[in-house]
Amino acid sequence: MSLVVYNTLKRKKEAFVPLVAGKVGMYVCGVTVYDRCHVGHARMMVVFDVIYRWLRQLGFDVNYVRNFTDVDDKIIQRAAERGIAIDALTDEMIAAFYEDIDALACIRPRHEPRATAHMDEMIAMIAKLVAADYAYVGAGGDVLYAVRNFDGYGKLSGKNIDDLESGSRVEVDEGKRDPLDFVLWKMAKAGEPAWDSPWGKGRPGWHIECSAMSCSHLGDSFDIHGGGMDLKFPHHENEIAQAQAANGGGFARYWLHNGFVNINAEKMSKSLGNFFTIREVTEKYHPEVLRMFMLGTHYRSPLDFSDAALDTAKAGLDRLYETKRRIADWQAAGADLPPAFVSAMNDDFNTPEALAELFETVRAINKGIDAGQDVGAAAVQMARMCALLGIVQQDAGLWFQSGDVDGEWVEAKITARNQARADRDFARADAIRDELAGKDIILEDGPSGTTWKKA
RNA sequence: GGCAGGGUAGCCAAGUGGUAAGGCAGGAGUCUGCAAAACUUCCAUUCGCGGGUUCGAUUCCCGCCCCUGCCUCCA
Repeated sequence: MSLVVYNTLKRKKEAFVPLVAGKVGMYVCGVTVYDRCHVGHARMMVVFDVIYRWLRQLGFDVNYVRNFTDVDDKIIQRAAERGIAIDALTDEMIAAFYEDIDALACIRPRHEPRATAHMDEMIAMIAKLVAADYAYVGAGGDVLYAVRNFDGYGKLSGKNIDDLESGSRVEVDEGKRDPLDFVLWKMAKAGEPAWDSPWGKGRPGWHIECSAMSCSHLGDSFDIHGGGMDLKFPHHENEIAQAQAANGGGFARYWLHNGFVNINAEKMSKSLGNFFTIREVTEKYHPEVLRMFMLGTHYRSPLDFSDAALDTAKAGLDRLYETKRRIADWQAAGADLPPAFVSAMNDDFNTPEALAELFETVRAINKGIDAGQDVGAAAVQMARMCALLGIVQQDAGLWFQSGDVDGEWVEAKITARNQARADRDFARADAIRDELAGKDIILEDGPSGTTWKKA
């Protein structure tokens, strides 16, 4: 049973075979740090976190690299609007980024390079491109990539240059030889951040940073390159053009792209303004609910965001936690994963199918506990599956009892009610239960006493 | 216009050339003083529509309808 992944480059699933046995180099395009992350970013983080966890589970030594774009037009603009330094803005947003994705239980990559820390690599790559005639200095002084000179441009996204130009909405830029040419090095205007280069003071274009940083951390050729579907074109296409032209071939071998988060069947995005930040959602829902919501759909499919969908994800998680609460010894080691779970994950990280197997296991555990049997092995399987998916990692008691509830007060009520029950005064017992229910507190009378939880 | 992906029960969502996982919601039952939770059980003769290939298609092919995305910064 081995891993199969959908490779955008081939437009089909294929067996995953790393360049070097036992090792995987994986680069994922991160975020531009000018604002807080929204749910769309969260999906990308969670998707690749699950992929990372599964690759490690398979025994690979994964060198996971994810960048921060910390120099770009939007950052400059936002910093100016807020009247703060660029560094202050990017530092603030990187801190906010960690707050959000740590809450989502995403394991941090091994390397998280910042564009501003890799100027030398970018300049060196641009110099190679200029020397090899893949790049030129345009009329305005910017260094541009000559798309027509790169054979195979459009291969990743399935586009051909002539179609692009005929339907193009790109405004013909001053210094460009071809409307599709893109900027490698942008000359600085007064007051803009700038770095020295052979072409004058300026800053890198967006695309060059990922080519330069991925190659510098993972080598000219590496295994996996990932990101959101919207980066396929032109960003990833341009990355390929830059890296292969500069290095003479190679670059990423498997391209993985996650689908969007939609709202009312429409893409959630900054430009449409129909987005929710991760923080806005986690103020209302536990971050694990957001993660669970994302695992319920295959990573390449669109995912429709709504409160109803989050409520459903929460209900499913509650079921898992109910079972976790019944398991005396929660341990994620000591038993093999169910084969169905393994094959689901090996089939292009099919988390919905993996989740189905998790729920099957949960039913078996509950059934076993009800029958008074030992469910040790199944419990370990459940814990392992949950750990690999990054869910059900909270204490079960806290999961149900968190919030602004006075536990001692509830316990006192429970004691009073149980006394009433012992006295066969059910009217009084029910009155107490109703009083608690009015505060969204639900009681459960079990064989070993009464427990409570927040609705 | 070009290219890509998709239309599966009330909702969400997998999947397969051989007769439809799982979750949520809902019905019935067991348990319970009654509930809750758990368990049992029921809930798509059917997978956008129309053709075709096949012993057999939801799954392959053709046509049509509808939806979304990319083609411009975007996870």
